[in-house]
Formats: sequence, structure tokens, C-alpha cells
Amino acid sequence: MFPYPSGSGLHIGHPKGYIASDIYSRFKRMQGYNVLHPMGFDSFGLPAEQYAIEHNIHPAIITEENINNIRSQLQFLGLGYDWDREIATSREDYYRWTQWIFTRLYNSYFDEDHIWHDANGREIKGKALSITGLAKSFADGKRTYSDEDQSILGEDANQGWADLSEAQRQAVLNHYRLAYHDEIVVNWCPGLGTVLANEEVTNDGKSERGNFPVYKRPLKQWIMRITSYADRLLEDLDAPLAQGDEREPFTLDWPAAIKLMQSNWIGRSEGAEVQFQVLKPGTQTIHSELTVYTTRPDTLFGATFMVLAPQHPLVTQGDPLYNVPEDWASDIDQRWRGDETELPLQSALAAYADRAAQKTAADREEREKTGVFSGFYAINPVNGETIPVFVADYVSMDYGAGAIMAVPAHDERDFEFAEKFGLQITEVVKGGKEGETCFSGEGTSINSPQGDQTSEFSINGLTTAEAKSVIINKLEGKELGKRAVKYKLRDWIFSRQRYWGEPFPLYSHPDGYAVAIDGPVALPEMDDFRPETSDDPDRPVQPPLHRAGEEWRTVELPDGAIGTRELNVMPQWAGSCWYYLRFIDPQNGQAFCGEQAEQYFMPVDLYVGGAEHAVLHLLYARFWHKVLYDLGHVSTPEPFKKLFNQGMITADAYQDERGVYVDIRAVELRDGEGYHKETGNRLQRTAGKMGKRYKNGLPPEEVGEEFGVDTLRLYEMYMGPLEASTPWSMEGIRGMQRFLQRVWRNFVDNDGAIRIGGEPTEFQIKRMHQTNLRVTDHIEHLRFNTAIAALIEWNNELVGEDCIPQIVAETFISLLNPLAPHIAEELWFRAGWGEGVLSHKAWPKADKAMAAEDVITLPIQVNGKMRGQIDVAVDISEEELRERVLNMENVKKFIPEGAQLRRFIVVPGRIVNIVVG
RNA sequence: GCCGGGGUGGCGGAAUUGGUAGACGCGACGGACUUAAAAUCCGUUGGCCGUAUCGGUCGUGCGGGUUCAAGUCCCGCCCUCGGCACCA
Repeated sequence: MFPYPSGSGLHIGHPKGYIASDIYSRFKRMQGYNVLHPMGFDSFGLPAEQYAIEHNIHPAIITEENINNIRSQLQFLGLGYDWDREIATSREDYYRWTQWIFTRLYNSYFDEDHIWHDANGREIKGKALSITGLAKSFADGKRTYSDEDQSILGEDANQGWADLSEAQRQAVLNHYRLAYHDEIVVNWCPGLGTVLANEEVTNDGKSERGNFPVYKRPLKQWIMRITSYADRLLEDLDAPLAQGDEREPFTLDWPAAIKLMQSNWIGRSEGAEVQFQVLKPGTQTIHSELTVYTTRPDTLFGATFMVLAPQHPLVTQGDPLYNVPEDWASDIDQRWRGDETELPLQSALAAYADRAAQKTAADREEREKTGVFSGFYAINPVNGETIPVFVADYVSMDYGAGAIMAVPAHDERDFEFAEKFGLQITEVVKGGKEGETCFSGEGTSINSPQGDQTSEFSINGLTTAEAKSVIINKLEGKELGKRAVKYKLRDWIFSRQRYWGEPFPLYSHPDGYAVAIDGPVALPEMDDFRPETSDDPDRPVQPPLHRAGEEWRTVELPDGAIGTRELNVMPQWAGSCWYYLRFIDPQNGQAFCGEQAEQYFMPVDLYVGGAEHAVLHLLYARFWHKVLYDLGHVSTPEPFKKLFNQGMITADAYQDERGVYVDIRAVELRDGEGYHKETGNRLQRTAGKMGKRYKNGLPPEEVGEEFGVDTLRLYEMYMGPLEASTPWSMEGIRGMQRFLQRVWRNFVDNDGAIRIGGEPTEFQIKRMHQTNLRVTDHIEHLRFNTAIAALIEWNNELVGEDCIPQIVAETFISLLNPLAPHIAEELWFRAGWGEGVLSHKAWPKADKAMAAEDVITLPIQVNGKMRGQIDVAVDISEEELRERVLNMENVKKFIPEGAQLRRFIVVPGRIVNIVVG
């Protein structure tokens, strides 16, 4: 997953996933695969723009600066990307294709009745088809207007397609398009001057960025009809996925937890829609019909009241359906008046709806049931009983029908409400534990009418599953209800009122409909790119692009009318929905991606990134990919074959007595407690994310320069399982540095030459034991040596001899399963290099006994740094050793002209330690 | 509340998926070298007990169970991290 180019650059927590994919891609390359391992930048969007505003530099400039900075950080880390393929979502040659894909979506609709088969013979329900085809079938009379079409057309619904105005036709088509225009209630943040997605709003109703208040407000927005794909997005998480006739089908190899999160997010549920008749107050005549959705139609006999959402049209003043009696009936239970006991019915409902709208997420968390009687009664369709209709905010307008049938005996929420408002509780399912007041599980149906009272809906004795099915069939037979499937997934609001994003390739016709154009729309250069922010939630919305100048904003349309440009821009997600495709063919000026190249590389074999994108990015990208697949632009139904979520690197943060975060570099550790290096004060420690605002992240360069980049890379891989979050430790990294120094001494001789291949020397075997390689026998050693030789040979060819330590380090990761089993599994076993080469249990320790004639190798340290090694007989005299060592090229090199030899120490059998100065 | 992942030494974490628990690293302690320190190298390092270079015993959040054998499987709790959250 590519990063967004933040102004503060990368810290040591960021590269974990990049290092992992780098190692893996190098390894696959060594095995002869043609590996595409690219990198780019998600450079449009709010973070980059806010940074630009704060630093008062134009985003077009600051974004490229930040990209340069991060690119050099990545290069410093020795990450082997193909930089010729670098992309950035904010560059015109990239986002013109984002716009192009948008236009595909705009010009398509989802035909849910279209049944087709993929190359694997799997039946798929629903497909994106061309909107012109839809218009044609209206024109040809092959398709008639749906109920919704008719309500859009109103009085003209009896007119043929040809007799409709263009605006009317477009209004009908808009309501089919995968990218459509509609007025909906959004999270409006005047402080940022933009609409925000739900997940960009915090629990207490503030914006995640900047902490400004967020208001609900109806706005006309571009919306993606992702809900059309709900079923396919769900199914394909586990289905065998065809990729043409010639290649094997694949299934998604994703963490189960992520699949589950996606599945929960889509939130499919099966049940029934049931119609209840609502009575005219004070009479027995039918006033209107109320549809509810339930997953438990088997509990209909226990439905003793109904609940409407506070925004339900039946109780919303000004709505055509509004129909609330003016005042309370005299015999009403006082509890039913809710908290507005003094107000007449209509005002009480309005007051309740107002208060419900003001509630924050924190208020809702209290879950105290509140509500007001609506004045209406309804008739339960299965037993004809008259039941009261309430308004309560535990029912929300945006799910199902915004109304429910309440079954207090078998639903916890309904039960609480019934208790508080004194409503009847009728048990209709048996199976709960003794004494359980509200059983919501499955069991056996009871208490359907019997004997003289018996009803055709009676389901006594049936299991829940049987009862559901029987009731639904009967309801369908009498046209009182029907089987229905609902999703929690909402359509995706796609407009942002900002400057730094992809402009829409759309114009608005003066007659009030949108016109799409093929061809790029460049983001206009504007000195003043700031959004119009305010404290006033009701101020008219003016995206910055309205200041872009007449020339940009208007154009003559094909019919001669003057169109005005769409002034919103796309959200940050847009660019990241398809970037993996552009990596395949980044310089293509004719298409978003060449067809052959696409077929060669897709699907993405391994996609490494953080779990924070578990739902949104991955769901949006899958959605776009499926549309492109339906339209024949890509060859696979899913973009990412294997997904891996690397864990975070966490770090302790320290706060002083004022609660201000103290830079990690100014913290001194003593006995596990943090103290300020300068003031000496003890600091408050909290564990958590590494980040700029906690001042506990270090730039990779700082660590890399001190310990070596190999050490940094290897340490990050060594910290724990790649998928786990583990804390950074400045002490821990030392161990890895020592380990690499031992490795280095083992393979690089006195004069910097590499000693590999052939028979291992006794020294090497010994050294391997010491470096904890602990290779058990000769054969294994040879295999190891061959691997090293191949690695170095390959490495020299590609990047020159300078990178040897890095490649050695990587080899070690793949070899040392006891050190990094997670990596070993990926790199070693999967590579087919053989299994069980290194046993991970109880290797013999190095043999310490040595004969007098044994040759040993002594490492040589000059002023604390390892500078080479020397092979000597165990019984060499100190004098002779001293002479030989001081005459070594590698040692002389590090003794400055005229420097005095301060110390020459030999630790017998271990090391030569020289101090000069 | 619901769903999912976890609880193993002073710390990060291993344990071939039911087969010698504590690999590897950090830290700590002891030793070599040094006037000294740093660095390096060597050794020890779960608790308790003993007749102490060896032996016993207890030990993987808590309580039960299955098994020749349980960190691993089953049942019931507790804690913690992540996701969703009145979704009918």
C-alpha cells in the first residue's frame, strides 16, 4: 500500500511493511520470477491540503517536495523499487485516468436481473452494463418504467421515452447510474469547509482532522452505488474466482479477520418486509400502510406495538405523508407522552425529533430508551390485533424502512421499551433458559391462535427456521409481505468541497442535468486554494473551485447550451482505488493500463499494508475493480489475491508534568522509568502508536546512520511476528547490530574479500556456531554457502558490491527460522528450497576444547571498531601476533599517520584489541 | 452489548500445531582484557527446595475436564487489544 506524502516524512514505524515486501520481492526475483515491486504516492486529499494550508504553501508545490523527501527516505532504506514506475495520484497524467474510470462508472448501471457465467462456469447475478443500452431499451419499449421511475416522472409517467424531455430522461437515468447525483444528509464540517465520511467524524461529533464540529445537513452530492455490488462483494470473499479461460481460478488469501470485517460491514441480513395497516385516529378505518423489515417474521404473533424513527415521514411535519393527530386522546397512558408531558401531541413529537437529532454518539451510548406515542394504532396482519405505534430514536431512518414491529418478548431493545412504556409482552418462541425474560435466540414457536381462534398463519410447534419460511410464504400469498434482504452497507458519498482532489469530468446543463465529458479535466491553477470555512453550519456551500475563473467554469455543450463545471472534487479514496493497475503500465498515454500488461500481472499476488484499511480502501477498490471487470477493462474479478496486514511498531511516549509530550531523544531511561535528560524530572509514560504528535518516532535515517540500515531492516523483521504490533526498543536494536557484525566477520576476510563457496573452513564452522547459526552438519552448511554465493553474485550484477551487507542480512532472515519463523516460512519453505534444513530445536553448542596446533581466527578491533581478522595457530607468541597484526593492510589503514599505539591487547583465543590516538 | 485476536520469565517474544516449555534477542549478574571506562569475548539467568556442576518439585491468566502426554483440545470464568455498535 502506497503512503500519502506527509510533511513530517517517515518514521521508523512506517517501513515495516515495505521492508517485508522488499525482502519477499527480492527473493522471488532470485528465483527467476518477473517481480513488479513498485512504489507511489497517494498525494491528493485532505492531509496534504491541510498541511499546505498550515504552512501556507501551495499543495501542488508542497506535495512534490514531500514526495521527494519520502522517496529519498525509502531509497536510504535500500528498498528495491522500480522507480521508473513511480506514480502520484495528484499528477495530471495519473488523475486523468481516475476521471476516465469515473466516467465509466457514470455511464454504467447495475442490471441486477442480468444472470451470467464467468469463465469458470460460476453463475453471477447482476452486472454493470452501459447506460446507453438502458436508454435504448426504454426507447425501444423493451423496458417499462419502474415505480421509482414513475415517481420521478410524476404526471408524465404515461409518456413514452421519446416524448420525455432530455431533463426527464436524464432524471430517470441518474437514478440508475453507478455514479449518481442526489440530495442526502451528510456530515458537514464548516470548520474544514467540506463534507466528511462517517469514519472521518469522531464519536463526539468532531472532525478527526482539526477537531471542528460536524453537522448533519442535506446536500446534493455525487454518490457511488456500491450497494448494488453488496452481494458480489460479499460472495467473492470466498468464491473461486475465474481469470479467463487459460489461467487457474483463485480465491482470496486474506486474513480471516479482514474478511469478517468486510462481511460485517456489508452486513447482509435475510428476512421479510411486512405490511401493517395504520388506522385513522379514533376510527376503525384504514388510513395508510406501514412497511417494516424484520429478520424474525416467525415472531409476528408477539408484535404488540410498532416503532417509527423520529424522522419517519408519517411523523415529520411538512412531509406529504405527515399525518399526526393534533392532540392526545383523553384515555392515554401518561407514560406514553414521553418526556414532553405538557405539550400537545404534534408539538411533543416535533420536540422529540429535535432532541433526537441533537444527540451525539456519546448520548446514544447510554441506550436509555426514550420515545413518544404517535397517536396512531396499527393492525397486526396475522392476528388482527390493534397495536399502538410509537416514535423512538432506537429506530433509525437509514436502515430497513425506518420502522419496526416490536416484539418485546424476543428482542432486548423492544423489551426495555415495553417495560418503560407499560406495553404488553407476549411470548411466542420457547427455548430460552428458565426465568429468562427476553429470549432472542431460536426455538419453537408457541402461542399462535388455536381452536376457534385458529389463524391460517398459525405456526405452533415449528422451529424458528420453519416458522419463518411458513409465515413468509403465507404473507406473500396474501400480498401482506415478501421475502427481503437488507444490507448495512450504504452508498458511498463521493463529493468533497475542497481544492486538492480530482475534478469531476462533468458539466451541469442549464436544464438541470449532468453531462459527462470524455477527456481529462485539469485541476485549475489557483493561488488561493483555501476552502471557505466558517462557524456557521447553515452557510451556503461554496467549493474553492467556484473561484477558478469563468473560462474554466463554463463550456459550450454539444447542444449549444452553456454548461457549468461541477465544482466539487473527488475524495482521497478515488486515486487509491485503482493505482495498482497503473503500476503495471505507468507511462501509457492511450489507456489507464495496457490490456496485455494487465493480463500478465494481475491479480496483485501479495498486497502488504496496515489493517487500518481493512474495510474502506479495500472495499472501494474491490468495487471499482468489479465494475471495470464487468465492463471488460480488467481480466480478474478481484484485484488483490493475497493480503497481508503488517502490525504496527508501537513506542512509549513521555509527558512532563504539564502533560506536554517530550521528544523521545530527550528521555533517559533509568530502571525502566523515563526521566528528562535536562531537567532530570520523572516523566509520565504511556504506551501506544508511534507518531509525530507523541514525539516518540525517529526518522529512519537517524537510526540507520547510527546502527546501519541492515541492522534497522533486520531488527524490524526480527521484532516479532510480522502481523503483530510490537514496541520499538533502542536497546533491542543493539543485539541485531552485534549479530550482523559477527556475520560480517564470518564472510568477509581481512582485506575485505568475501570468503564463500567450497568447503567451509573450520573457522567458519566454529564461527557459525558462535553466530548462532548452529548449522548441524556439513551438507547443510554447503547449502547455506551456496545460497550466500548465489545471493552475492546476483546482488553484484544488479546493484554493485556496496550492497552486500544488506543482501547477507536478508539471506539470514530467510535462513534463520528460529529467529524469524514467520519470514522463514514465507521465504524459505515457500521458495521450495527444501524443508527441515535447519532444525530449530536444541542445536549443539560450539565445542570449546581446542588443541595446541589448532588454527583460530581472531577478530581485530581498532579503537572499538571491527577492522578485520587474522588466522593464527593457537600457540602463537604474543610478540609474533603483534607484529603480524600491525603489518596488516587493513589495520595500518586505520592507524593515522603519527598516531601512538596506546594499547595492544590479545584476549587469548578471542580477540585482538588495539587502541591508537 | 455483539463479533474477532490475544494472555507464556524482569522485557520483546519461540515452541515442528497434542510430544523435553521458555529458542533468539534485550536487560541483569559474574568473569576475561583494561589504571579505568566504552567496546569485544566467555559464562550464568523461570520460581522454590535439597545432600548444589547434580537432583527434586512447582510452573504458560483463573477453575474444572479429556489424554500415556495439554501453552496447544473441551466446558465455565477473568483480563486485554482490535472492529462494529439500538441494523430490527
